[in-house]
Amino acid sequence: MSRFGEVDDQYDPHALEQRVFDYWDDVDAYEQTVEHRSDGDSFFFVDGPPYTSGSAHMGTTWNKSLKDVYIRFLRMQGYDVTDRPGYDMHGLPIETRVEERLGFENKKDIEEFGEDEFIRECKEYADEQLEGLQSDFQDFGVWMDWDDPYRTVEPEYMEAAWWGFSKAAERGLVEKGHRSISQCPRCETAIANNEVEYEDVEDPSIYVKFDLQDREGSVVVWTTTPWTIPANTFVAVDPDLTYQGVRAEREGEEEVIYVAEDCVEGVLKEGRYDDYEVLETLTGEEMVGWEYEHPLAEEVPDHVDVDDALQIYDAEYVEADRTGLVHSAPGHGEEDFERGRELGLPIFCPVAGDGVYTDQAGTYEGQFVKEADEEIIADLEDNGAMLSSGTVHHSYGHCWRCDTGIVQIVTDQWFITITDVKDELLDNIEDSEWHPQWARDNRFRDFVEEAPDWNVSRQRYWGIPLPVWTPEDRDDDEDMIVISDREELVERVDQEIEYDSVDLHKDTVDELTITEDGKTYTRVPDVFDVWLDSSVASWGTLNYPSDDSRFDELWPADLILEAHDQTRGWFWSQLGMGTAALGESPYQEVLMHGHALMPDGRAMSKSKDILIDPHEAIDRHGRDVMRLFLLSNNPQGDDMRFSWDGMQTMEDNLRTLWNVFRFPLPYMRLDGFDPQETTLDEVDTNLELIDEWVLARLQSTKAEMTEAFEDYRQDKALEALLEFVVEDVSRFYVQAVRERMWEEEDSASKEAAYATIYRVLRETVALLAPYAPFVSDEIYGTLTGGAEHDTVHMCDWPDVEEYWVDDQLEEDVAFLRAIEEAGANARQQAGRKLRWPVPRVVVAADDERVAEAVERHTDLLEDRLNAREIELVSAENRWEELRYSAEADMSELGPAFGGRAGQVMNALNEARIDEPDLEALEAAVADVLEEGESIEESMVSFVTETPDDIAGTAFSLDGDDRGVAYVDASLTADIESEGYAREVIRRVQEMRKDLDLDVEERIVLEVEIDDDRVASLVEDREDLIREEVRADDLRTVEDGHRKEWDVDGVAMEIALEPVAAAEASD
RNA sequence: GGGCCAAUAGCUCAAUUAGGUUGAGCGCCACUCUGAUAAGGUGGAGGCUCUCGGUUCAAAUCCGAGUUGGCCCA
Repeated sequence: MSRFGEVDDQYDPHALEQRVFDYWDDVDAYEQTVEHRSDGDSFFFVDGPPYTSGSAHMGTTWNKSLKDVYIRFLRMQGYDVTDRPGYDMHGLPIETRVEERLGFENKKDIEEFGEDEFIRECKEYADEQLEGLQSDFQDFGVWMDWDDPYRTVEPEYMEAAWWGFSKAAERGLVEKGHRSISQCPRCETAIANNEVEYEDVEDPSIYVKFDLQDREGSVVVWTTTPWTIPANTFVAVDPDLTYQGVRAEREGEEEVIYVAEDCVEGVLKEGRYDDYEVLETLTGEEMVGWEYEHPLAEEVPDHVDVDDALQIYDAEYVEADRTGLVHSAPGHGEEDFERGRELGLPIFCPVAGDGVYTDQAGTYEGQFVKEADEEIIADLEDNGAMLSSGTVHHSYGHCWRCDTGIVQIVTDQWFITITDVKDELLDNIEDSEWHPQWARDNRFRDFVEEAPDWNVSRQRYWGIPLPVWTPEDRDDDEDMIVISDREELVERVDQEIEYDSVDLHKDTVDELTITEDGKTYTRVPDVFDVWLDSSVASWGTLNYPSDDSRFDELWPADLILEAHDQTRGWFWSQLGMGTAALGESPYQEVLMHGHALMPDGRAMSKSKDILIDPHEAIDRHGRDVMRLFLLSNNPQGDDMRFSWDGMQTMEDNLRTLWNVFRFPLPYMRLDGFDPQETTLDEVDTNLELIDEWVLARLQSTKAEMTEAFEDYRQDKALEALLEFVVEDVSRFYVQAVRERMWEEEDSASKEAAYATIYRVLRETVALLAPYAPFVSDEIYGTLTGGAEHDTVHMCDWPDVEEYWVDDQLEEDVAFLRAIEEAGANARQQAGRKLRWPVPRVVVAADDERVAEAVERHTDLLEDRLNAREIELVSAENRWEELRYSAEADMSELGPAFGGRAGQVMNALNEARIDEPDLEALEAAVADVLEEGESIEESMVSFVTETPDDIAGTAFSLDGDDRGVAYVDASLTADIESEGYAREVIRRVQEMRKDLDLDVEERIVLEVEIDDDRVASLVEDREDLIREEVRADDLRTVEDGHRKEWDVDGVAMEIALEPVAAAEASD
């Protein structure tokens, strides 16, 4: 790009972003930037791998944009940042997609198709999805190492998981166990609790009577899963809860039932009983030990019937809900299972992995459990055990992938027993710093405290195989071999295999055996839970252990950055694995952001088609705008509502920046300004106050941004930058500096302005670069013309330069701007347009600082307020035309007046006095003061009241009133003369524009005004008019552009034509 | 059903991290400026600070209960 070259008139994001993409390609911008920092201190960032199914949605886009902004910022601070993106490519979601694609219904179809073929299909599918995600991320302008992502399906990565698992095994944390798990009967595998999705469904709701053995009557239990009744083993009560036995009557028949006292009415109503009487009241504890008969004893001959079974026991999970008694089947529920084991009861589970009853289920054998509900209900009714049968809407767990209702069963699974290292886990939490901190101390800690052992085995195909071999004669963890990597595998297996050709997927290791000490070991056929894959990312991303060159230097990660759903996901799985394998937390800092919500606050949902597509956002506003919008949201914990208005605002801000940037270019180009020659140091002595001011503001902006960035609040940093660009540079500095740039001759002042705005723009684009990488680079290229780096992203993060820091000047100008604003307000009140001069503006300063500021910048104020004179009334003097009222300070009034403070405040606010002193004020509010009370100086501040003919507006800084600007709007002939002349000038300018005349084009002008007085006033300023509108001649115009105007009731007719045209027609 | 977080102007968010008369930007309306012009300026309307209770002279802020939304878990 050539320095100060022509740029688009309008900010056009699409053309610009395409140009920049091409440019980045041409100069290898990313590669250069990485290389540029290769000697810097290393910063180990680890990318949380998105799952490769579906495309990038707004949440992923926000996540990657956040990662990008921090990576770019860190690079600019000089760090050599690891930026390897990752993809999570194994697991059930992909298997189910592929099954759908191939039209499969269950595991049998897969077995027939062939395991190796199926794995190949899964890999192909995952690769396709990866491509889609990669191209999206690149399209968003995210700079990561796209040529070399870590993929959880590569052997290098898979052995990172093997290695971690083997380390955990070495520490004795790997165990095979009989546990109650959530099983998807379609996928025929255990699924993790966090893979269970709850949905509202209609299920049976049955109240069942269990007949008591040693006494009359029955206990009543309630359940929504009739299919678990065959496995009933005991009934649970709350020992402290009060229960009642009641004799209830229905259609003339009586029976005795036991339920919790609070549930009596509800149960009897449910069973349509007519009447009842209470027989006894007792605690749950008193009921413990009662024996009952299994209601399906005949249908299920194998039901649990040991001595201690079919009794009432106490349990913690009982609530006074429905009946207050809980049907408990250790084979079909985690809590029941735990309690059943404590009680030493058998764990009876007559259901296989596919959800079908086994032969242990008696007459129900061969039926799918959910389908057996109906028959079981019928049988219970026949037995007389059914008190009531209906349906209920409630939420029930479903498989996250195939949406099949889960069943709780007991199976053999492999676990990492993280409960054995719970204390270590809790300690390790302390070693990481979270933003926001509450996420760690409340949410994460609670979760870790509650976390059960981690079931890592899945009975599926597309995953990392468990590296566990067991002896042929037993399949528990007693004598297992855990292989840690490919090298060990090649060495120990019986078969001849090549290191480089072991893919490590199931089809390549299933047949391998190990024979040692005369014993042959075979592989456990399970694959890992997919959460285990990403849990080893902190070393997997380094290809450790196969490549150990950087592990010692980098590990653990300096930063990870994900959304709050990962508290129970990746934040947790990494901590668990890191602790189990290495005894340490694998990350040091966590930035936890929220979710992207719809504009109305709903969650986005792809399946329900409730979403904002990032591609649409880009089509409408461009990448930079989308990123700015996303990054303007608080990244710590809060959710983000997407907003098209917010997007538009960011586009407006960028357009303002674009206008500021292109404004000085033509002048710099014409004057041949060379920023390398004409540096700020060079023009230092010629800098005007406004230049020094904008440079001072630049320093405080940098300081504020750096602080916010280091606090992981890039949104605050962005706010500071945009305020600087829009408020300070665009609305104030550029306005003030324009005339200096229009000067045609060379001048020191103009050079100073060039050097100043150049520095401001040059640093601004560096500050903006992490957020809006495209527009920043284009501006940078135009400003530097190749004299510096090839891309702005190689720049250092701009540091504060003490030399230009000037807090006092910043405050001065803040005062002036406040005064100017108040003056403009007062003008409007007085009904005087800015175009018309006013004879004087009186500034009443409340303190010395304000007075100083006004004295030093009188000219600037005169100019901007279009006042003939600025009159300063200093703090110690009073402007005698004023009256006063008082404003109460409640922080003083409150303690002094207690409950009457509000009353006193109102009286003070209404008081009007001539002199601002306390005596006069006390007299004015005497009627609300009681004996001995007085108004102290600290309680009030006096406020001036505006006199007639003069409009006054108070100005303040940071919320504190600092004085008042009074505009005297009285008219004199001189002022009217200039006012009307300006009215004419403005209209002529507009007509010049109608004709599309060049700025320099000379014209001939004719002005006709009927009102003689106004005509003569305008005539007095003929010279001014001619100069301003470049009129060579004031005379009758024959064929020119002619228009009639009404200027506040005065009719004017104006005509003009270019001199050239006028001469031609003469 | 439980845990965590949030709730302030039409929208997005602030309110100096142990209370003191609620603010900004955007949007809307009116006016205004015009050599950045699909810009700029000024003003206006718009708030029982989600509800109820408590502590206090004083609560958006502290405490308790609830409502709604989000995430996680059951």
